[in-house]
Amino acid sequence: MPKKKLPEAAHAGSGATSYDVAELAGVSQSAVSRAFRKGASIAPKTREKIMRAAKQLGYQPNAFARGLITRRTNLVAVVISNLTNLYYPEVLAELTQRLSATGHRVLLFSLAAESEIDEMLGLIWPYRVDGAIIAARLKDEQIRQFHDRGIPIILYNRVGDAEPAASVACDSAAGMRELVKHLLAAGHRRFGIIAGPEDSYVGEERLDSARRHLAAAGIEAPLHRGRFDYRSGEEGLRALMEAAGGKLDAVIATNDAMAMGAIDCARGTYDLAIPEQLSIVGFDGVGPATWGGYQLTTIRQPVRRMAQAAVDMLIERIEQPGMIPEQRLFGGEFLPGRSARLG
Amino acid sequence: MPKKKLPEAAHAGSGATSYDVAELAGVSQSAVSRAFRKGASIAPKTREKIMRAAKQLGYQPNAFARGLITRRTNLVAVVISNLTNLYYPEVLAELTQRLSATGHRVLLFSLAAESEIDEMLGLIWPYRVDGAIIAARLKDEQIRQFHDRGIPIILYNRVGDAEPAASVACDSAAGMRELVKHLLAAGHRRFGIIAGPEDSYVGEERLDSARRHLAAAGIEAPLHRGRFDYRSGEEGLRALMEAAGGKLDAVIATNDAMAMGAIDCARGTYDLAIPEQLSIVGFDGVGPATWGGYQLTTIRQPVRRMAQAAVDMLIERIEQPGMIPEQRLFGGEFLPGRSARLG
DNA sequence: ATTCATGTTGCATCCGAAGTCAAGTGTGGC
DNA sequence: GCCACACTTGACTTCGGATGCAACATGAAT
Repeated sequence: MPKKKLPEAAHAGSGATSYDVAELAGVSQSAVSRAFRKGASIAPKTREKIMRAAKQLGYQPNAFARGLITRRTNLVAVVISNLTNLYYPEVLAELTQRLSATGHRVLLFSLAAESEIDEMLGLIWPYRVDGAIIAARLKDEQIRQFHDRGIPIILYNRVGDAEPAASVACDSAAGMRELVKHLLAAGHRRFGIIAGPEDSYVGEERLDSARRHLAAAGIEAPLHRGRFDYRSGEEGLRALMEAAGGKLDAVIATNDAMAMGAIDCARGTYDLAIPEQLSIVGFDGVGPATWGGYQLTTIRQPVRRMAQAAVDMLIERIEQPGMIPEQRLFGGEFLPGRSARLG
Repeated sequence: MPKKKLPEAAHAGSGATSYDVAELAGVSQSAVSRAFRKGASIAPKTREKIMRAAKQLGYQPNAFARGLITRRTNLVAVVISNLTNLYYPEVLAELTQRLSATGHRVLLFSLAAESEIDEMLGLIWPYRVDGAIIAARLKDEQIRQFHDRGIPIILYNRVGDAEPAASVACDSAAGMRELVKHLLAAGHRRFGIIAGPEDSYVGEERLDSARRHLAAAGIEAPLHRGRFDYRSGEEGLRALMEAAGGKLDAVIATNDAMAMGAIDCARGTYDLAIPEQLSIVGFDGVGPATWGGYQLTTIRQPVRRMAQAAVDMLIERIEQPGMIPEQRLFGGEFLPGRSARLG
């Protein structure tokens, strides 16, 4: 029984331990521990007495001591590659809400560059997280590391290449097909595409789908590579206009931020009326997409449902290890908006 | 020496402990511990041998065991009230970058409502965070709780009422004075104000400053209370237009999101040319504020410098407890933009 | 060769809560 | 009044790494 420091009774605060509470309540440390574990064998009266003492001392069980022995930390690592992107804050907000509601804490990691992932994993391991939700590109080798350590993960809008991993994603191909279908039906023929960097999984899926469905109609579209941000949308539109000699019917951007950049550039630099003279579509359905100035024609990802699913799947796998990796694909919602002339 | 399970050598992964590494390297557990503590008394050759064994087993020191004994968790709680706000993701991104760079992990808490703070504090205490950065409104009582537990905190764009607390903030009053000064100098006389909820500290500072400087010019402006989001900016403009019978020269919104909503509403609903027929200013300097469609006249908060300062101050206080609370005030940068007619 | 300082190493202990187990309490049935 | 049984309780050990301390090694100084 360590008791070097006087109890300094009633001084709520700093370092109250279960021993301090036990002493004040006149019980053993074990009793205090049991009082805080729901369903433990303890008399209601004793628990009450202990809780009173605990409140008086401002005692809260030390999660580190608890985690050490129970091997459950209640920590979930959330890895997000690019927080300044408009899309991820919405995801993060949902995830933290859902995780908090189920008694988990969020250990947040964000990356300045995808190459930092290995470093970052080294920062995760010591904390023995119960699980991880990852919205960044993981190599098979990295997925395997989680697997070897017995840490369940959910990939968010990503999938494992060869290594199987549970994932939640929005059906990019289907969404893009829908967009292209509408654009073709409305008579657009001269297309331009603004895509993201090649290392983005969903980005390439959207791009592939767009090209495939355009090709099916005998159309080939010039491509500009951007960075998924607003500025590269502006640059993209400029590049496409030059490449096409100004003869464009529609521009497909593989996310909303670039679409919005393209819209502003089309209006500001080329004085084009959107959608009368040029249709522009995006993908994601972020908040600003519905703003009056844009009213983007886009596919809205069901972020809430996706986040909910990610959390549910993760918790299942934490409670019951060894579940088979499962890919859950969500359909996006077509938002007609007003940035594209529709059939 | 616990050794129930065979070393299962070379199987990198799950539960390697310092004892496993010690055995493989042929040294004591203490040696392993020392190998991982920089500056510890250990021979370079021994360390190298240990590191090789550690790598082979995929060993990483258990942060929970370490935190238990050292009383340093390397965790920093970051509390953000409203993640879907455009401003906070930028702050969060900066904070996580800076904190990671200094060897700290971010334990993220976000609130759906300010009233949840008490609950949330109960979730923080068990993790014995080394410090906290808080962008939410704390009551004096809550600040005192951190203080009692010896956890340094930095308030971000907030200040303690009576209880002193270290803080980092952007000078709202000065920024707003600048905006009003420019608007007055350009001849605007009929003003409207769109403010946030009354429970926002910086919001009220901006509002007070605006009113005070307008009053000094003999001007009183109608007020609409919004929620700091885009939609309430639209609502605000509509309300002000009705209240003023359409006779407005300038609208001051106390943040950018509302200003952008107001701009789109002015253009879309009232067909007004911005800034020729109506000037609209915001506050914050978020990313979208500089987008072509808005080019907001606003005050840009030096987010990077503020985040850097918050992290620096926090770490100082972690390393050296008992420092005097210090308020650091940053000046914003006036962005002329094109949403206001300037003198 | 002896002494001493400096540098390394292992042993034992500690951090704080949780769980095992055996002892203790109380109740009801007989 | 005695016994069986369910319920409570406390002593002790455990989780995994850090650290004070004493033991030991090495080389330099004498």
